[in-house]
Amino acid sequence: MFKMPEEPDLGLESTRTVQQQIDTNELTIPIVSNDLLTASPSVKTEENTLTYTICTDSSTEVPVVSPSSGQNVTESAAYAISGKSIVPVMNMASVGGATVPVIQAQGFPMSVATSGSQTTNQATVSMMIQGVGGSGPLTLIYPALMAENSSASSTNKTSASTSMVMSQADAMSLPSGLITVTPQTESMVLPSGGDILSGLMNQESLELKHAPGTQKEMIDISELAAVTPSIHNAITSQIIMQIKNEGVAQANEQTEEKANNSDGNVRSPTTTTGDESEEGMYMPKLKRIKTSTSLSKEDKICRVCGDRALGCNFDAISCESCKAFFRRNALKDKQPRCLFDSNCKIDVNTRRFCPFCRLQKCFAVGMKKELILGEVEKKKRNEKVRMNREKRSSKSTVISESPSTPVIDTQAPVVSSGTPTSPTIDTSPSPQQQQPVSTVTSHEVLLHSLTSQSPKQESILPSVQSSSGILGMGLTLGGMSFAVAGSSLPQTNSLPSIPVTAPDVTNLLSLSKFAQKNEISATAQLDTLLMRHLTTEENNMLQELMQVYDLSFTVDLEPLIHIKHLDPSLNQLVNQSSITVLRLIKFAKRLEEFIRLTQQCQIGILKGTWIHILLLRSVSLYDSERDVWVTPKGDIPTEILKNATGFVKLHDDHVRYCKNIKAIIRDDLMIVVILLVIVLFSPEGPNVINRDLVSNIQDKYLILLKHYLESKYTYMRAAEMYPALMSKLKELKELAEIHGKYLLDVNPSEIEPIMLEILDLK
DNA sequence: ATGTTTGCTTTGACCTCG
DNA sequence: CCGAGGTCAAAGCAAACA
Ligand SMILES: [Zn+2]
Ligand SMILES: [Zn+2]
Repeated sequence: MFKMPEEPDLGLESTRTVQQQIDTNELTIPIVSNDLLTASPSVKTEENTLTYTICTDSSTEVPVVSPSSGQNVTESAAYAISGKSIVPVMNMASVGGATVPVIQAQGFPMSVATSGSQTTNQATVSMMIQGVGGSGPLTLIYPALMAENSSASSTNKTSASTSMVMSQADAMSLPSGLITVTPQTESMVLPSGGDILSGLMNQESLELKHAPGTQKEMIDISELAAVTPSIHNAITSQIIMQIKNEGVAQANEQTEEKANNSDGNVRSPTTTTGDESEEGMYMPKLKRIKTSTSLSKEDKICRVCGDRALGCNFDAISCESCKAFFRRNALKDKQPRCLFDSNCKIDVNTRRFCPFCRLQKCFAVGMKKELILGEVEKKKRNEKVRMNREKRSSKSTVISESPSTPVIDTQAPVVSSGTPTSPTIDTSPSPQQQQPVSTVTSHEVLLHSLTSQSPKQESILPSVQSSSGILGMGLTLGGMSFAVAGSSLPQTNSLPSIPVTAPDVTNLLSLSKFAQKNEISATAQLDTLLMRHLTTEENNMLQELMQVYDLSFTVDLEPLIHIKHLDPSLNQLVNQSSITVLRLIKFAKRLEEFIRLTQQCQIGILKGTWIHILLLRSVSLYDSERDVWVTPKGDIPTEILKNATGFVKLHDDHVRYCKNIKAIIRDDLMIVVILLVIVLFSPEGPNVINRDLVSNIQDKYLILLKHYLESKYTYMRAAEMYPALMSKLKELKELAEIHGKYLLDVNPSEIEPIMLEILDLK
């Protein structure tokens, strides 16, 4: 089990080392870094085995202990652990208490940056190591930790109540030094080992980010970038071959999908518990180990992290922790970005390490933030609870207090759940000054919103349902959705989150990037041939775009402020759109390229494209299967909306457009977002000053779109999709023009200032 | 320069409620 | 039961301390 490394060390050259020779059989992973960390783990591959070799300089001790059982290394080395807790696979290094990112390229060359201030002798690096036959987490502890230290800290309470708290101190007692872990391939394909395999294609690109406070230099990325793809491909294909040879089934999380509902058909009827224990094997659980207590129910599995789930939370099967996590974070405006490629693997062990990706995954599996109660509801609820409690306590203390007294509710009569709500303002956080949109009077609203920096901006936006599409959606959705929903729609809510699972059936290759990367299947190899690999930069751009979009357009539950319910006049609709326009501005302002434009130019492109953008965005709200607009408050059949607004033809055209485009993009929101940006940077608008510049930016996104399509849908499909989308953009122009014509009829006196501004009315 | 303490934030197992 | 929200001690971090 423990072997001394065949190759001594390389450690000392703590410089910007870069991968030397690319040999699939002997890969070295240099960990380059500052003074503190100097270790060079390497992955060595042999037939059917994966060997992890950690090379360090003389002073470094690297305890890598038995994986699975915590004893037998060969059994599942992929789960390298430190101490007795299996340190999660993650791309984070903890140095002296400070967490720093581990820069890595495709899981190979990597370096660790330590934060400048925190220099200590204590560093733990956990990483994913990949090689032929599998991949797995590996943790380096450098140098040896002080036993007293950690034990002391963990002593206080934990230990007593929990079954096991193995601090790293324990690692000390284990043999340290250079150790080679040699797992057997087959162990890696066991169902329980799905994780290993799934981690394979994981780290795709490298990212360079200076750790906060770090002034150390990093490796030269360009060099790495050049090297890694080949390594990756080579390894990948070998892995695939091996998998095939072994006749392995791809055991993955995907499996669970089917498993959960059907029943525990799985292979473990016998071992309900055994199952658990096996899992526990790589469940670090530094904390309370109780987790999987009872065997009870057909354990549902958290779609986010794979932990045991009790039921549905926010519309997705999820565990308690993910539920709490989602509740606490989904509505936050800001979430620290992912330090890597925004595709961190999220499982029960790693879920804590990247909140961004965790949240992303929450959404990906269908959790809906709309289901989080709003401030108002919460308050009401708390109030009730409090009163009930009081009552109860008094009852108990005073004993008898006679009968019930149900009478609590003070509250208003109809608090219907839907709460379309209305009036009120709400609440919301803080006492901010509720600045209704309308109060802003200056003409320069537009300008103002472009300039203002204050976060207040946010509060100005009456959070509306995201719906507000273009001119209400094409002059419709926005206001209407509200009105209609408010009235009495069947509230088709709750449809099973089909979207999440369905798409795959149609197109194997259209798996989400997420799934794609975490899944090893026979098609994986094919994919690498047929699909483009996005560069890190591209990945980052996409990620950022999506985030910006989320931040800007997504909605909260708060009620619309001033919209009279029925009778959607044109003016009403236009006003409704103002909210979305404000969001659009918010969105644009978060785009670096946009901000760099002159203000005049900014206003120019906004004025020229806002209708297009609102229209285009509405595509994401359209559900072609059911022909409804999906809004947080429920679905609205397009027919209803159409008739309600009276703009029949207009609406029909719009719906048709959405339907068509949806046929191309399916549920890929990313495409919509890229298109939005492309449209935003349209150089042909009337008031655009620097057309060349704008055009260049647009080109950049056009390319990004193409690459994105190629990376996600194969070159072949991209070749069809891209042109199709381009033609849709052309149609969009026409559609927007028609909508624009209607706008000429608005009565300026009743229009929100922002809209007057953007419509060039006064 | 290091090991300790202290204080604040996040997690997550449990619990209350309707 | 389910599934919202709330609770609170443990775990993590980072800065203040010694
Ligand atoms: Zn979970
Ligand atoms: Zn991440």
